[in-house]
Parts: sequence; C-alpha cells; structure tokens
Amino acid sequence: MNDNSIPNATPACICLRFRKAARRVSQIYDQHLEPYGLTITQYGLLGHIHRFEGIGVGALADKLVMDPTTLTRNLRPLERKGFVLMTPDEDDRRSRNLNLTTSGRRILDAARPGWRAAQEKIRTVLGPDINKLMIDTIDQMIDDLRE
Amino acid sequence: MNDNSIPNATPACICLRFRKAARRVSQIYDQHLEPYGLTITQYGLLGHIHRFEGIGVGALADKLVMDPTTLTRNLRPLERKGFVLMTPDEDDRRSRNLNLTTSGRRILDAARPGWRAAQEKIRTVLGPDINKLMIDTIDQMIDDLRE
DNA sequence: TGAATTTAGCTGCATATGCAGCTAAATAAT
DNA sequence: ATTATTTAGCTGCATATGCAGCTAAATTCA
Repeated sequence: MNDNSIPNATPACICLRFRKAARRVSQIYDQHLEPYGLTITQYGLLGHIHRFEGIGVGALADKLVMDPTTLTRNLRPLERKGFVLMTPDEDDRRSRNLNLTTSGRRILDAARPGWRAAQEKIRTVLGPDINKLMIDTIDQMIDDLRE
Repeated sequence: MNDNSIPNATPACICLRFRKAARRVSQIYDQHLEPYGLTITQYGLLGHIHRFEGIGVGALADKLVMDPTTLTRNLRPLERKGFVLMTPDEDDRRSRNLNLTTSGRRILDAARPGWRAAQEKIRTVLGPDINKLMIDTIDQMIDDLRE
C-alpha cells in the first residue's frame, strides 16, 4: 500500500514518529535497567538530581520538559525506595530541594553499565553522526518551542 | 555549566531526548485537538483504523510500535464515545476487527484542521528537510530495532 | 501595612504505557 | 483424535503523563 496516496495525512505525522521512537527506545532502556529495578525515567531522574543537587521540583521539571505534577508523581517511587530526599528550602518554604541519598548514588552507579549498553545499542543502530544530529535537532526544537 | 564535563552520561541520553520530544510535541498536538475532544493518541488511532479498516488489535499494535495491552486500553475511550467498533472476526473468533463508525469518520474529518495546524507548527520549527530526515530516520531506526 | 497577585508544589481525574499472567481459540505434534 | 503448543486479546498491577483546580508562601502594589 502506498501511504502517500491516502488523503488522511497521519502517515506523515511527526508526532506519532516521536511517540513511537520514545516507546521503542524506552522499552530497550527499560529492559537493560530492569536488573537494577529502575526504569529509564527513574534513572534519568536520579542522573539529573545528581547533576543538580538541591534543585527544586519546578526547575527540574523545566529541564526535563515535563509537567511539574508529573515530576511530583515520578519522584514518589524514588522517595519510597529511599533514593531521593525532598527537603523544604530554607529561604523559600514553598520550594523543595531534591537530593540523592547514599543509596541513590549507589544505585545510579550500579545501573550505569545497563544504561550504557542500551545507549550503545541505539547509537550503533543510528550511527554516531545521525545520533548526534538527532540529539542536537531535538534540543534545538525544544528550545524553539519554549515560550 | 558544561554538560560534557560530567562523568554521569545522562546529558548524552538519546532516550531522554526522544521522550522529551514526544512530551513537548504531543502537548502541542493535544492543544490543537482539544476543541474536538481528542488527544493525538486518539486521533492517530482513528486515522490508522480509517486506513486499515477491519484490522485486528495485534496487527495495529505492531504498526503503532505499541504493546497490544496498551492499544486495548487506548481503544476504550474511542469505543465509549462511539467512534470505533470492535467485532469478532468470522474466521478466527479470537481476533477482533476494528472499524470506524459514521461518527468516528465524522470526528476524524472535523479534527483534521487541528492536526494540520499542529503538524505545520512543528514542520516550520524543524524546517521541511530536517522534518523529513527525522521521519525517515525514526522509521529506519524502528525497522532496524524490530526483532 | 494590608490587599492583590504571583509562584511552588500538591491532589483529583482521565488517559497512556507495558509486563506478568490469564482464558479461549487455532494450530501443530504425536 | 488427543495432546501440546502457539496465538489473540484481556485483566491486574505499577508507573508515566498532564490539565484543572487547590493551598500556602512569597512578592507586588496601593
């Protein structure tokens, strides 16, 4: 069947492409991280909190291009497992500072080989040049879409 | 801060890029489709069922790079609203054939301008050449990752 | 200072996502 | 023909996603 002949333009939908890519690639990362009891969402959260120790929920949500309410909920499993601590900010008692616990740092280190293997798998499929192009293009697109 | 200086490699994560892109781009499509009471997931489902009238759940899930159980649940709101019919297959009573109802075709037609506006917004931000490159690259990647 | 506005994060609701494990139906093996 | 295996779709569970609307705290304004 020739997709270009169909007037309903869903075959050209760039949104569905991004969603498909996110589903398939996430699945691969999740499989590689499963032995450590982490999802790629959780691994990414731990990584970001490690990079930006003490960051607030809103600022982190902004970096992740994620609704703050989504982040609030995504943090729950990590708090429950004792990987992340949320402490009220001294100067602004509305804000909460995010920090890794010792076991949070430990699991992040432990899971890194899993993350690396998944990353390498996708990088191999795309090829390093296209991989970089995709990253740069998406970063630029998100920046352009920032209001 | 220079991301390249951080040993924890999450800044280079291609998976997080795809997920961010899917979140942000979906949000824009959802906003454009909101007046019609549809999400981009639902619009895409209607479009695919229109293209492949009578397709089964498993085959459609495969096309959408989506777990069949996810598709089962994503179909529910569309069934409830009367846009999609699931009828048992004559030759294989395990399988269920998906079809649009008249109102399903109607809402798909009605919502198309919303979809088109969102599509055009992203296409403008990316530029037509990069837009096409992204689509082709993702399609190829998903094909390469098919086992 | 006191009132109005903005900001940070949360809960309720609905949809989106996929894994494990289930039932029923179709197919393959013996 | 009977049994074993595979296949199609489903439910239970847990996480992921974001909008509307909420509370409390900080800031701005009058």
